[in-house]
Amino acid sequence: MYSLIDELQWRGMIQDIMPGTREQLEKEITTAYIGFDPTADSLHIGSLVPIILLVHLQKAGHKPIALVGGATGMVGDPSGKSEERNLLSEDVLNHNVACVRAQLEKFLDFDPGKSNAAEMVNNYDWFKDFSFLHFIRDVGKHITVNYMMAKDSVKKRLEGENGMSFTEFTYQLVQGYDFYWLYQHKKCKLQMGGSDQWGNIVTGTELIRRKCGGEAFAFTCPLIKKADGGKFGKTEKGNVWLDAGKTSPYQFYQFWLNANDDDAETWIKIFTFLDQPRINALVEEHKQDASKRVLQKTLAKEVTIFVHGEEEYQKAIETTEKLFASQNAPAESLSVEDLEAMDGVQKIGFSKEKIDAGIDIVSFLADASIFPSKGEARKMVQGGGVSINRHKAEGIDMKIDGSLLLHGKYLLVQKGKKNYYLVSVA
RNA sequence: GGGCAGUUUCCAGAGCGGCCAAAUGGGGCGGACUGUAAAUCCGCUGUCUUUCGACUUCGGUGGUUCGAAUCCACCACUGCCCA
Repeated sequence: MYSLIDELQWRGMIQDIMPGTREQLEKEITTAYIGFDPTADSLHIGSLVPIILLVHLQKAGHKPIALVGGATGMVGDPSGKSEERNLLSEDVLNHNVACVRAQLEKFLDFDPGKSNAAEMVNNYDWFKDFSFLHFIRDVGKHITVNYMMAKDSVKKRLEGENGMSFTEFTYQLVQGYDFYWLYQHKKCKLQMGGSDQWGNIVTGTELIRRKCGGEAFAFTCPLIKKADGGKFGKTEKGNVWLDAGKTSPYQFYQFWLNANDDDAETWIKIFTFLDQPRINALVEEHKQDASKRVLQKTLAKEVTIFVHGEEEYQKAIETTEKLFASQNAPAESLSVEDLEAMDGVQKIGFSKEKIDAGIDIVSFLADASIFPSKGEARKMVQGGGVSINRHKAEGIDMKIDGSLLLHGKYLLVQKGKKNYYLVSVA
């Protein structure tokens, strides 16, 4: 059994750690948990970090518990939020819980034959019959308001302009009780999470100490940021989801491939399971010739395979090569099969009559709903942001007609550099 | 309960009663350069529209005015101070 803490430390995945955590992990097979918020019906790549933490934990021989926050999701975590959150309806929440559960199952080993088989729990199960009165007597009595108010997540909101509802104020107690419950029922002695969870986690260990004199441990992982300070995990299309239906494997692959050099070096340690010598070698190789982007390619490959599997990765690579590797190759060189097989590209149907009759580019782009309006299409064409069949549209006077069709049927339209649309005419 | 300050376009934050779709910065989007990077530079950034222009915005509701984000009244919310 190797040291989980050492492993995570060199990867830069440990921010705060409670004293004694390392010793606990070395002493015995330890059960540990991380909570996942059912705020959407899919996890996004932000949740990938906690998932990976659990995988590392299990690899190191310990037992992971993934907690889905059916109860906490009803309250709303104030951590890192400057404003009160809107409550989700119960229907939405139930749906989200089910989806998140299904996703988590893909990443951990639940084989009951193993002594450290992963487990999945939903905190709604122990909160649904817990009455308010019982809660404030059994739990609330052990923690002072002074203690709760000292938390950063609370302090910020008290100092801020938007205030904070009693509901969100209570959140840390609810989450704290989760830890206590798991400690009691599952011998769970360790909680992990993002560093924004530190306050909530500590409330849990505190509750365990005061309520039953137990000792529990915790560590957190730094929140992932981009080197330029931007938000991690966002693209122009919004969140990068783990659900292939929301973010195609191609787009997913592209997200990682587009990491800048600094981020790629940080992220490859966090998001892949490659060992230290291998990563060091890659970093070295990258420094020799950064333009090959060895780091980005390896990062994108590993993460895409981890989330979507080998097959989807191959497809993403193929599409990528067709679209980018031969930038200068004429679009005419792409075969019908090439065009049809590119799954990361949005496919659009368009009327043959209109093309045959000839149509100005602006109307075409708007009609094909590549742009929401003619005004926007025009702006973008004038700004040089649109290409047809890899040739930049020169102006708004350009006409689209049958002579431009590839294989008499297709138009490859680019909006900006990286957004491709395949318009097929019928 | 009393006094004061505020509420502006995604955010922050300007805004003489007409020249305000509203300064500036950030963010976003595009372009050039590059490595499908970073940094830098340039353009766009309320909606629709080929130009003209049309339409909807400045907490809410009414009012004064030829004309209001800008003045008045009331309402709502927020912050600060006194009780």
